[in-house]
Parts: sequence; C-alpha cells; structure tokens
Amino acid sequence: MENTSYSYLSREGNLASIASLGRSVFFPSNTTIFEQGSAAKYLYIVGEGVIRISRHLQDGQRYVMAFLKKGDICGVPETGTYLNCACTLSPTQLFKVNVSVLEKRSSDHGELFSELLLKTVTQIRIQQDRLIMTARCDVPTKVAMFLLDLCENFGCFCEKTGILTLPMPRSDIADYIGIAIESLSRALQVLTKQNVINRIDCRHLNIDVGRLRAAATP
Amino acid sequence: MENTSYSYLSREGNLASIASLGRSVFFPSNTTIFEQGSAAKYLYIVGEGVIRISRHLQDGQRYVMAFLKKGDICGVPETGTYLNCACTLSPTQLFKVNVSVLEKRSSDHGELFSELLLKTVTQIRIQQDRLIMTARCDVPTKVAMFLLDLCENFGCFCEKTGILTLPMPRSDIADYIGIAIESLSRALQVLTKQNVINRIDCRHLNIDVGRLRAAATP
DNA sequence: CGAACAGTTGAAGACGATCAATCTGAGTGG
DNA sequence: CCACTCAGATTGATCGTCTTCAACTGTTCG
Repeated sequence: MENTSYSYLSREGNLASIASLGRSVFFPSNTTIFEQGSAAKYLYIVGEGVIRISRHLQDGQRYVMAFLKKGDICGVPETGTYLNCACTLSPTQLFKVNVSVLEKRSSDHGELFSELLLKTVTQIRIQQDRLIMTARCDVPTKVAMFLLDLCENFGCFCEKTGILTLPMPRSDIADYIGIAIESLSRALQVLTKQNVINRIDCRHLNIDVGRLRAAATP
Repeated sequence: MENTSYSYLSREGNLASIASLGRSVFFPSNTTIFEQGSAAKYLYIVGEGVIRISRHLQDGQRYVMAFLKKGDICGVPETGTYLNCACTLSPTQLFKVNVSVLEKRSSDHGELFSELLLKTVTQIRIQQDRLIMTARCDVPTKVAMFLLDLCENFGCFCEKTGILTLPMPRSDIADYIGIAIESLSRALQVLTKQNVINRIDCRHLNIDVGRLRAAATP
C-alpha cells in the first residue's frame, strides 16, 4: 500500500497541535462533562480515563454512542449544541479547547479543510442517528424513517401528486435497513393498512407525509 | 442559538472549493465507481444522481452503508484503500478530485484541520463497522466483539494474567451494544460455556484472547 | 411465449425482549 | 464482626417479532 498520495491523513493522529491550544482539566469519576442539548463551546481531547458518550431519547431510553479513551475526541460542533452527553467512568484528564480558537484558525487557512470537516462531522451525526434507529426501532418504524428520508432529501418525491419514486430495488433498501427483503415487504403492508402509504407499483408509492412522519417517530 | 463561535463549521457545506479542484465525470446507471479494497486515489462529490455505497462482508452478505445524493461526498481516504464500493443507481455526474491535490493543500496550511479531519474520518469508519455489527451479528458475537475491543484498545486488559477489568457497569455495555441487560448476561454465559471467558467477579473476566477473537468473527 | 428476475405471501421456527424472581456484593450502622 | 440494605447482576419462563425457507405472482426482455 503506497503511502504518498494520502499522507495528509496518515500521519500520527495525536491531535497534539489542537491539544496545545487548550488547557488541561480534570474530572473525578462519574461526572458529567457536558449535557445533551447545551451550547457546544468546547471541544475535548481525552488524556487519561474513560468517558461514556450517550444519547437520551424522547421515550426515556438511553443509547450509549461510544466509550472514549486516550487520544479520542468529543464535542466537535456541528449544530452549535451538543447532541450527546459525556460522562466520566473513571477519574479523567482532558484537554479543553475553546471552539472559537478553531474558528480563528479556520479564517487563517483556506476553506477547503473546514468544508471537508463539516461534511464528515455531518456524516457522523447521520450515522449516529442511524445507529440508534438500527438498534432500537421495530421494522415498520425503520421503513417509515427510510421513506421519510427519501421524501425529504432525495428529490424523488412529488409534493403535488404525493407520489414517491423509489430510486432503488427492494434488496438495496433491505440491506440498508439491515432487514430481510420479506420483512421489508411485510412492513410496507403494515404501513399500507395504516393508510400511511399506498402502493401504485413496486417503484411508486402514494405517501401521506403527515402520517408517515408519525409512523417514523419511535 | 448563537452563531458566532462555530461559524467555521456552519457555513454552507457545498464543497465548491474542493469540487473546483477536480473535474466533472459522468457514469451511466448501474455502474461501479470504485471497488471495495482498491487504492483510494480519488475523492468524489456527487453532482447529480443517486449512488449506493455498500460493503461486502466475508460471509458473502452485503450491507448498504449509504445512499448518496447531490452534494454528498465519498472516497475520503483514511487507510489508503476504499473500504466500501460505490455504484450508481441512476445516471450520475460527479466531481472527481485527486487525493494528491488535498495532500498538496495540506502542507500549505497548518496541521490542525487535517488532524481533526483524520479523527473524524476514523470515527466514521468505526461507526460503519459498528453499524454492520448492530445490524448483522447475533448477541454473543456482539458481546465478543465488544470485549475484544476493550482488550485491544482500552488498556484494561492485563496480558500477563489474562484478566480484563471492565471499566463500566452492565447497563452501559447493554445500552452500547443495543441489547437488554438480561441478554448481555446470557451472552456472557454462552461465552463462558465455550471457554472463551471465565467470570471472576462481575467486573473481572479471565479471557482466552484467541478464542475471543474467533467468537468475535461473524 | 417463456425465461429470469423482482417482489409478495404463507408457515415454521429461532432469537431476543420482557417480566418476575432470585442472587451477589459493596456499603452502612448496630 | 455481623446482620441489613439496596443497587447491580443473574436466572427462569413466556411471548412477540423477525428470519428463514418455500411457494407463488408479477414484470421485463429476449
């Protein structure tokens, strides 16, 4: 594997140059570092200890997104608020970097890397949502969420007619959601019985967006 | 929600400055853009069309990681090879950017953003693996994968004694894996019966790493 | 027209969730 | 030092959901 064309990414990712912009802070065991929903003013780099990153869902359930260890990073902002909460599992030392410092650095450089960074951070958020969906929702809900995503983001839904044109076959959808093709078919049956969708042919569905949104809420 | 402290990330993420470095290319429907495992020389930004990103697993199964649409990005390299394969679902126009161009730009700027970018790209890869695990593996396999991760990456496994010290309670593990606490307990039973692990007390396990690695392979 | 593939439907079984009961172990106060 | 307590962890029994395998339907294209 040649190492020339992507060395910009393959160097030691120790985050030293970022950590040096912040200050070292300590937390005892079982302490909240930041709350879900609060303003994301700091980015943290773990020095020592183990941290739990978790998400509190509407229904009271909890999902643990990650366990962080030395060299890991959390609090990279995208929307301005923390999407998850962070809590120590052991006495922990962190480097705390003010996000405004990054802002300042960004203007010194070109937009290229910050654009790329934004895209990757967005993708992490999307994958987190998907992870929760995969782990916690039943099949009809998963399918509804997928259809809603198609309607809202893929430009294959006609608002006038209410018709969604599926750009991919059943097998791709099933492999995306992580279910069997047959389960997908049955979930579409369920949604049809609930008058959420109406099958025109296998690539065209009539959608009641309001009901779909309800069906896509766990 | 104030917009000052993170505007470096909140500007329109259209990737225009990156796309401008590449050239426009077209693919017909149902065409492979890149194969899983091949050298990652280009980064792609979707102009028009829908692309399927999928992963082929060892056992012949397939998992669809994502469907990409206008403005989405794929092929951001981390390890030097593509981890997934990309295939068009419709006629597609893309911007194809040589990774070496990014390399060149990186050296012009500080290391800060490329370090951050590497971290986020790594996190995306880890989340992808976790997504596959969550969707496709049975509970004992999931638990084995988790324990192996702890042994290899969290510094809580003593090679001499073969004892793993769990840094978190059962509830955290279960919420991380996405299973019930009781299922976790039963999975540990199964692994014990297979002589993969041996319970000392609820925070300490004797581990047979070789067998654990086997149990963690789907 | 019929072959080949995509999608749907049916029946059986496996797996994990849930609820309830029990066990363990660390911390507390007598 | 020993009961007592309470949360965490395990075990048992039951039930529902999703997978699997199989048969069938429908659609596209030579």
